[in-house]
Amino acid sequence: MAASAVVNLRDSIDPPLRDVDLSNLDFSNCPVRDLISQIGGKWSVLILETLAKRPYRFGELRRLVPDISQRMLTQTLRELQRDGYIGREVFPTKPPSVEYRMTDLGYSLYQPLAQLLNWAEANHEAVRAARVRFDQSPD
Amino acid sequence: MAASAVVNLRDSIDPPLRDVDLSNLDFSNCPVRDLISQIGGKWSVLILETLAKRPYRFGELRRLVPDISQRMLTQTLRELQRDGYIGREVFPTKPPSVEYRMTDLGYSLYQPLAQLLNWAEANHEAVRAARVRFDQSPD
DNA sequence: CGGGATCCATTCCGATACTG
DNA sequence: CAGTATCGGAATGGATCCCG
Repeated sequence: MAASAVVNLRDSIDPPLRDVDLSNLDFSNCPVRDLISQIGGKWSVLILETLAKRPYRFGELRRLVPDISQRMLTQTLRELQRDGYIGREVFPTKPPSVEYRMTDLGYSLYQPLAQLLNWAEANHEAVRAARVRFDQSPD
Repeated sequence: MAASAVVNLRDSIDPPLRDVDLSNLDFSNCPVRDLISQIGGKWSVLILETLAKRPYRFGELRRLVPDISQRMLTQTLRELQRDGYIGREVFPTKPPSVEYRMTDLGYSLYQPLAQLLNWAEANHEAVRAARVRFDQSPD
């Protein structure tokens, strides 16, 4: 009775969102960790959000994403390009200009990602409140 | 003409999923980075997935999540508890037992998170293929 | 059983300087 | 303009030992 009440909240979600067999998780090939660890980087999500609006050049991205260093912008762009989320095009102008834009794969990733980001914005006050409570009295 | 064609793919998504003013992003209080950097950790998502199914005790989690060290399991659980995603209950049995379970806030996070994880599973082959192409000839 | 404390290797990331 | 190269500090995470 108490044990069944425990899972009521979860069971009320129908159908189950995911049913993962943890014993079968191959970590050398775990897509979930693969993707999350990539966008878990400090700048990936910010770049994806920016390029989801429209294509930008390197220097524009640098100005739009505050406080990012040239090194990290280059590195993050390369990783996102390698995973196929963004494309890179060089225009042979007098000083060369390079434009980055989201690919179809990138947009398809951005759909569920944006939902998660919306959740973050909607609930960050609740999270901050939870932290204050925890820091005051760790139950 | 060419410039408008550039944004067609993005503009075909209607309405825009997010419209973020990057110049207004306060990084000391950025909910997006706050949340993503947290679940971007090596084990957070795996713990959340496990506890989304039902509550588990410490030792059970340790067996279910392969290769996690005792230290990281403790640390990850504390962080998730601090953010209000999971709860912790101690049962004063002969050797004490501790049960962890997802909170309402945790479940509400898990909805959009699960969508992202489903995307990862559905598209990880495409990402792996993109990496092979990139590593063979970095365009 | 469920942790805490400590030590250590690796990784991440920022600052700076240099280049076609 | 759009990078590359190098350095060093900070953060992350694993291994091990101890404890009520």
